[in-house]
Amino acid sequence: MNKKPGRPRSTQTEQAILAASYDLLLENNFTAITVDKIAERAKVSKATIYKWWPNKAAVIMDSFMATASAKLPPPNTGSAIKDITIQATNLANFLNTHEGKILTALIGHGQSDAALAEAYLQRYFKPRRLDSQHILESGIASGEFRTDIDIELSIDLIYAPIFYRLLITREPVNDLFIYNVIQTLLLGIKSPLQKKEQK
Amino acid sequence: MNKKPGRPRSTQTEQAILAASYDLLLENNFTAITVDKIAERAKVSKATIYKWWPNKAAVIMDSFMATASAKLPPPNTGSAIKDITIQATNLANFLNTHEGKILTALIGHGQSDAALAEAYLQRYFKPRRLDSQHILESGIASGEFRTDIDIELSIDLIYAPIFYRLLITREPVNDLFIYNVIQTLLLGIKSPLQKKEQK
Amino acid sequence: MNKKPGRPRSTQTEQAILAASYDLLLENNFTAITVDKIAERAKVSKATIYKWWPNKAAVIMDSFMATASAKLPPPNTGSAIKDITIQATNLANFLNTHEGKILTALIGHGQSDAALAEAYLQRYFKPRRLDSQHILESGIASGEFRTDIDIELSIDLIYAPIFYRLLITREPVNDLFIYNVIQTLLLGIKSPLQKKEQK
Amino acid sequence: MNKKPGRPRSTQTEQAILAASYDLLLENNFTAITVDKIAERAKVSKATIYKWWPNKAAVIMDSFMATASAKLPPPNTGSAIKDITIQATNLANFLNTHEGKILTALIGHGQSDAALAEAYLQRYFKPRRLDSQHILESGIASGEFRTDIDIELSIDLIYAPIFYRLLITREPVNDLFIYNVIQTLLLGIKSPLQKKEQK
DNA sequence: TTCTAATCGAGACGGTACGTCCGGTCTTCAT
DNA sequence: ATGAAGACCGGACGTACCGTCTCGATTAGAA
Repeated sequence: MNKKPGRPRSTQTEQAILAASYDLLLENNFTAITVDKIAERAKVSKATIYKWWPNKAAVIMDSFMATASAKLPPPNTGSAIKDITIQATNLANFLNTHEGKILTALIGHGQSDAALAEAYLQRYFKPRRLDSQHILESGIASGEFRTDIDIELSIDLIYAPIFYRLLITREPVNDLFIYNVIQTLLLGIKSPLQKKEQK
Repeated sequence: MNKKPGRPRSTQTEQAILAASYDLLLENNFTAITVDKIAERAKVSKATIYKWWPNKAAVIMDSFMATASAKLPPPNTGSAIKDITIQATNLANFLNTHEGKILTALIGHGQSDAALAEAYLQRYFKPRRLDSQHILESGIASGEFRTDIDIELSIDLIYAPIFYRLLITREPVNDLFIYNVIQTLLLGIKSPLQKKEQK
Repeated sequence: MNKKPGRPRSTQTEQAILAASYDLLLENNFTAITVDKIAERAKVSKATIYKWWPNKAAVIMDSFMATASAKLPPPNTGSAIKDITIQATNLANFLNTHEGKILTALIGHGQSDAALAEAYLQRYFKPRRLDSQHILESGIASGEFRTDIDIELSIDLIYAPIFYRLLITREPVNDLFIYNVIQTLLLGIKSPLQKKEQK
Repeated sequence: MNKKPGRPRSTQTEQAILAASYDLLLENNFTAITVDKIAERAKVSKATIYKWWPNKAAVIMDSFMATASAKLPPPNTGSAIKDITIQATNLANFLNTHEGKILTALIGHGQSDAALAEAYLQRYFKPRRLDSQHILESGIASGEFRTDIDIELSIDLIYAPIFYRLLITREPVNDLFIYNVIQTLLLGIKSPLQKKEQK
């Protein structure tokens, strides 16, 4: 009933734009992509792109999300420790692919584009953190984790090292690294003797 | 005696360029800085800038390093736990200043400029990680930390959450956060009961 | 009906560019003109200029042609000798103006820019030579000139001295000079006695 | 006695500069030559070049003159007509070589560099015009030419068409063309009937 | 069926920074 | 004093790309 008059938006066009952006994303790095190239490859007018997205980063963001999103179903082995290890490993494996490079490029641009930063935070990180939160909660319930842990903080501690390596030290992030991170985090680094003394 | 022939490079000119870049860095954000503006403010020819630096990012990088570097003397309280906490807090405080924003912008650009990434890694992060390494080593020697910990990994675990918040979740990084990170890391998140079972 | 798609080229913009170039041409010499100045004065983007002209010389060329062209209507006194004298005098007078200086500058640049040289040849010289050709043809028909003369060559002989003086000896080119050139050319320089002997 | 103190100017250096310029002149066109290239090839400092010549054009001018000058000894067949034809043909042949292109390039630059224009006028054209003047004078004396001709003007009429073709129409200048120019000039283009009427 | 209003393709345009180039000057040390 | 080496200034060049704009053509639902 409240259908708008005039020619409706073509979903085909929208898909073509997202697909073209994604193709270019796989071939080139972020800055090498130009809106003209996207338009040309999608056989679409540049004006059409700017009609629906505010700027280049937003298009690329969307194209990344449309494809990279909804990839990893949350694991459920019965063990929270195993589950969180699997989830972190899945993430690491993903980030090691070309698509992972895209995410780091996106994060990079997010440092000088607040809207972009907000976008990937809400659309990419928030959902995944929610999964992790559920895992940690069940781990507390099952007695695998201490009851007094800060869940948000724990999630930070698990995932931060992965991104730290990707974004800053650029050292490899493999399964062993993930395993070590989690093991260290589980046991703590404090000497057992000291722990008793402290209490 | 092996003096090079020809007019020597003017240190004054070099300093003027770095100083001008840094001034602009404090006033504007990264992308708002132009090489022409640097040249104008430094009263220097743009050609001279491009003679010594390959591109804009490199100049800004250098100007940041020349000023921001060698700031925080490594603490030495006698307690490794206190020392590492102080160092992490110092870093966090620095990152909360305008100069800290510059570093995150630099890291952002590093995602699409490998030379830049390598530069801040070698010139900024490596020296600071070395300080942390010494602290952790002394903590092992003094019995504060477990003897079997992986030092590099531990450093990652301490600093990664700070940058994770800055670069991705953009949540505040304050003294309490640092304290919580370190405390959690010291004790571990595993339930004490489970720990025994595991052995 | 076969209208091209897309936004049509703005004639207003084109005119503004040509007008601005021409203004600058009148005020400055060729090399003092910069594309940035043209863009600024025409209130036009530099990119637009480079979209339609390959380089600075081409813009200036066009601006000169658009204004300086189609100036001198071919004379028609009934006498071919008078006509050709008038045409040559008109040209000389034109070349003595500021606009004439522009043409010599253009010719100068044409020596190291073939495209430019071809442009002023086709657009400036060819049409004027055609006028002269008609005059000489009517002079042959009327019995004023010998019937066996080479028209192209004759045109060269009439106009060449004007440009020779302008471009090389830089001696003044006035009405008397034109008159003398044509008179000498009409009568020849050979001694009448010799002419008979030759036959 | 009036020997200056200090290190004397090296003639070897001067020659190297001129030779290097000339080499470059043969390989590239005028604008493609840079002072840096001359300095590099001559194994000479750029400052040394600017110590002895005011600008790039002057160096190239000199290098052209040092080599191209003093080439054509004035002919002396006994016939002034033959002599002037030979001289004009020699010139034309020269101008058709690569070195001729250099002269036209030089003339081109002379349009926006008065010092350069004056230089080639004095050093190149004046001496050659003097030769021509002597030929024409002897032709008058011998009765080959009319006694009332203007010698300067006649020289213009002979040589102008050659340069007109080179600089403007860029049509070939060969022996036949020279022959036709001179023949036409000797006999005049006026109809013989008209000539009588005029008297 | 025609009207109306939004969408779309094509491509011109403004703005702005980039990095390059080159002429000409200046500075240092060596000859 | 002359020269080599080479740093430096000034300033134009031509390119690139973002985001906006102006056309005409298209495509629906509404009248």
